[in-house]
Formats: sequence, C-alpha cells, structure tokens
Amino acid sequence: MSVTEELLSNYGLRKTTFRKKLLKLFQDSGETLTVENIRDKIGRNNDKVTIYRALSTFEKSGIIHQVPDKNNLSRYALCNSECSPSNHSHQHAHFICDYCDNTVCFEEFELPKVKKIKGYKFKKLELIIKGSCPKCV
Amino acid sequence: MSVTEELLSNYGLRKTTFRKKLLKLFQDSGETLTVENIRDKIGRNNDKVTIYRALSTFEKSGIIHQVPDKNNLSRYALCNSECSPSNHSHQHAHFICDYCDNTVCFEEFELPKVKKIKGYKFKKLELIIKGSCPKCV
DNA sequence: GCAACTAACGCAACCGAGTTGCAAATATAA
DNA sequence: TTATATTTGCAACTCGGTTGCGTTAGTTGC
Repeated sequence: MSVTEELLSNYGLRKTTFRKKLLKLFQDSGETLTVENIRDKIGRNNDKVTIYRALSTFEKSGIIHQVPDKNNLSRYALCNSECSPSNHSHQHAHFICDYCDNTVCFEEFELPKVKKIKGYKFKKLELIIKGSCPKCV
Repeated sequence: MSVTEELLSNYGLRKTTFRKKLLKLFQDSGETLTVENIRDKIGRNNDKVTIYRALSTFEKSGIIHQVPDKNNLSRYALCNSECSPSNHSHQHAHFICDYCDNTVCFEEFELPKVKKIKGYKFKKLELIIKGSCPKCV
C-alpha cells in the first residue's frame, strides 16, 4: 500500500481513485493549493464539486488544513503533524506573497503570547505575514 | 459643518447625502460593519452597489479599513488615527467572535516582532484572535 | 469471488457576495 | 445658475462555492 493509501486508511477514509489522486498532489507538490491550482494540475475535467467535497472531508479528518489566501479563496495545505478531527490546531504563521498570490506555511514560527483582555476568551491565534517571497524579489 | 461632513471634506470627498449617512453610521455605532450590517441599519432600500462603492472610496482615502470577518465577507471599521491614501496601516490585532460573528479591533494590542526568514521580505503583519466575546460568555 | 450495502462521484441547477455598464441625478466650480 | 465631473441606482452579470439526486464504485460479509 502506498504512502497516500496508508494515510487515507489511517484516517478511516475510503481509498477512491479521486482521493488518492488529490492527496498525492498535496504530498508531491508540498504547496498550499486552491481549487483552481488543483484543477490546473489534475486536469480541468475533474468535477469541482468532487474536489470541494474531498477537501472538506480531508479537512474534517485532519489531513489538510485551510490556510489564508490573498483573494479569500479556499486554500489548503497538508498537515505536517498528527492531526485528527478532535485535535486539529496549527500553531504556525502563514505568509502571503503580494505578487504571486501564494500562501506558505511557516511551520517553525512561534506564535506570540498575547496578554489577556477581560471579558474575552481567546481560543485560537492566527498570524498572517504579508510581503514578497523569494521568487518575487 | 458636522463632524461627519468635516471628515469628508478633510479627505477631499464630495459630501453626498449617502456618504454622510454611511459615515455617520460608522461614527455612531463604533463597530465593525459588513454590507449586511449596514443595510440592516440604514435600510434595505439602499442600493448595495452604492454601498460597495462608497466603502471602497472610504477605504482608499484612509477613512475606514477592512477587517477580517468570520465568513470572509467585506467588513470595515473606522480608522482611529490619521490615515491617508499613502499611509494607511493598522498595527493592531483583530478579534473574531466564534459565536456572534463580530469582529473587534484591539487598538491597544502590540503586534509581535517576528524574526526574519531569509529570502522573504515582510511588509505587513496581521494578528487575528478567535474566541468568545463578552456578550457570548 | 460475489452479492448487498453504503459512501463517493458527477452532473445540473442553484445561491449569494461582489462587480460592471450605463443613463439619470446631484454636488461642486465657474 | 449654468457647465462639468462625480456619484447614484438599476439591471444584468460573474464566479466561488453549495445542494439535490441518480449513478458508480469501494467495502464488508459470506
């Protein structure tokens, strides 16, 4: 059984042709991907509904996580650590390039400790850094 | 001349009936507002295109700034300091309530200093805190 | 390996936030 | 108050994402 198939098995998901193709794309590219990116790479004949549903399933399972996108599109990245439906948090920052519209996960980035504000209960922090990436000077 | 009209004058914008009404809403409510929020408050008969265009104009001028929204809708808040088309940055954090979908500006919040990553040029930081607000326990 | 069951796929049609084009209305400058 | 430029308001559109539903294909038990 391939790495891709193993991952699907571990998360209790059916190993359909489409899911294997989609998951392999994330594994091989190592990038964050929008639905458009995906269709560019696996072919425009793939139905978008199927893509959206597979992404949604993967996200709920903890295989991928949503990342911010410059144009507010749905964009996802593989979870590197062991995520599950119950524990699916990502304490890393995201970088958005102003020029190529790409989003990059900064895994090593520590999120800041923030001081409390009374009345508010903080559950999750998101740090987004914008600028230009190595490809775009 | 009212405070609202004065603000429009300072930014070299025409003081139309609609703009005065919209800007006054931001000043009076002191909240962040989506287009839906706005239509709820100034009346659903107001044309949405006009709202979008006025918001866009205000933002370019530096009167309001866009804030993150739980559902990725366009949401805006008054700029508290002196913003202009050329200097229009907001070094404060934003809080999104998981329950009432509201966004709040944490003006007093200092954004963290982040260490550099070679190859990347950082221009802007955005810190989003999610959780529950005072109204929602 | 085969039947039975359930989950996933694929198509069409839809939804809704936001945009575009353009003619009519209105603010500003002369 | 007239001329000019900007803004408004309507209709129609775009496009990312969703819903419904019949068909297809994994999975489980024998």
